[in-house]
Amino acid sequence: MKLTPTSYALLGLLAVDDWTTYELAQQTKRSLRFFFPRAERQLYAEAKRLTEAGLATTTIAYTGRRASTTYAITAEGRSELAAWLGTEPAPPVLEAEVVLRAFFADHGRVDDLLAALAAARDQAVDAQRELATLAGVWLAGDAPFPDRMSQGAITMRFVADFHELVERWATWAASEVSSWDDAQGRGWAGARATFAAIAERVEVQPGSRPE
Amino acid sequence: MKLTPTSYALLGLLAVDDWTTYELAQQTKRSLRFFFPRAERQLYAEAKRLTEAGLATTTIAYTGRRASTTYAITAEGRSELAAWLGTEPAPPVLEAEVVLRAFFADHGRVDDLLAALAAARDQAVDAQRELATLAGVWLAGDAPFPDRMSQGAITMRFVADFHELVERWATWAASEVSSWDDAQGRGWAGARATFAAIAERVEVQPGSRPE
DNA sequence: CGCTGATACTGCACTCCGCAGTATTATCTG
DNA sequence: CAGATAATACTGCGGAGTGCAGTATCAGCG
Repeated sequence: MKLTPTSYALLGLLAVDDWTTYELAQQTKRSLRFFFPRAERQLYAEAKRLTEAGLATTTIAYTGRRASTTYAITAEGRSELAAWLGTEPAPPVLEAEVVLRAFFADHGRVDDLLAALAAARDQAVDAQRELATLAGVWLAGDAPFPDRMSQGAITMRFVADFHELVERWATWAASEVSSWDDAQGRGWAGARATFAAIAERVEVQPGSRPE
Repeated sequence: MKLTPTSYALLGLLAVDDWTTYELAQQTKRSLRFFFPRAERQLYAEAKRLTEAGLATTTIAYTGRRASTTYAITAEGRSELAAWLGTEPAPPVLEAEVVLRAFFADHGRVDDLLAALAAARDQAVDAQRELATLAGVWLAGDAPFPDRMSQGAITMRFVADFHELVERWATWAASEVSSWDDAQGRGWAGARATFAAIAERVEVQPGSRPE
């Protein structure tokens, strides 16, 4: 039985605590969603797979006549997780429709590109607001697993920075594009400058750039 | 017939020029891969779908007895693409295994986390090197579609910044984690500071932060 | 002349998603 | 306290997308 990264994501949550699948779904909305999104549907299927593989056990509880399944990690589950944590991570995957639209902007109208950039900026601001709220919960000491504060901080830093990047890029792109004559952007002076900056970046400072 | 974002990605490429599916596959490796990755397998399937939908036409050419299909966009294809460019883009999707590993680091060893961060950093540096090479091609005037320089610059800027972000984050996280006593990172002072910075960010300056 | 690598695909099993649908229980509202 | 609404707890299904293996043909090179 081959485990997928999704299996390990679930296993990680189970290593933290026991959960019903519904709680698992809620929990992923607060954390995993930001850097490893999976549909609710998949969680139900994956939890069953983990049980089949002997990495989790199930307990069925009843609220009146409504059943609910609680999953708990087994010892094998913990060692499987630990082993996975020792393997090389797959490179990050990025899928950004806004960037796709910018790439093909010359086949549409300038206003459409500006609208797409504005939408992306709004989405990024919303995401940052959500994260700010979550960070506030941690700071107030109201987070459910205070011992996991360090892990939460390291990961949230990445996610918040990502959305800040989207916001800044969208703002920059919009301001540049608004000076274009048409959606072709021919003769835009920023293009050469942008490529030049990218071409230099890695050579100049081989990874030692300060924070 | 329902079109997916993948359909529009392909349609966008066909709007630029005619391609054989093989060329399409090569081309996506140079551009789309970075912000809208799709497996080669899918391109073959999707190109057929576009033809069925009347958005592209096919021409079969022969090299000896080996056939190859060239796809070209139709007028309906162009207007479909233009219409799509006027719709709201889906929010960006991020899937980062390194971050997942950092999130569950307390269930593994510190050295494993540091190794994962180092790997992510290397991947990010490699990606930036690739992008630097591509930027150099543009600057040298050797890019195949010089008229599309502006679109290329806008999109590449985002992608390069993303990988720079990964590199910086991985470097920062590694330096912080290396001071931890164990993989729990209990009592790490940086956690509160990190959350505080995230909590402040959006409130302080509502989107007007300069570049 | 045989080898390697590029070109040009197809089949298959599986992951994953999105949506709709089906219940039951808890909570709020007039 | 009845009725509406929201939360809890799932399943089924069709289709998108992946990854790998497999099947050819053709070009260039020593």
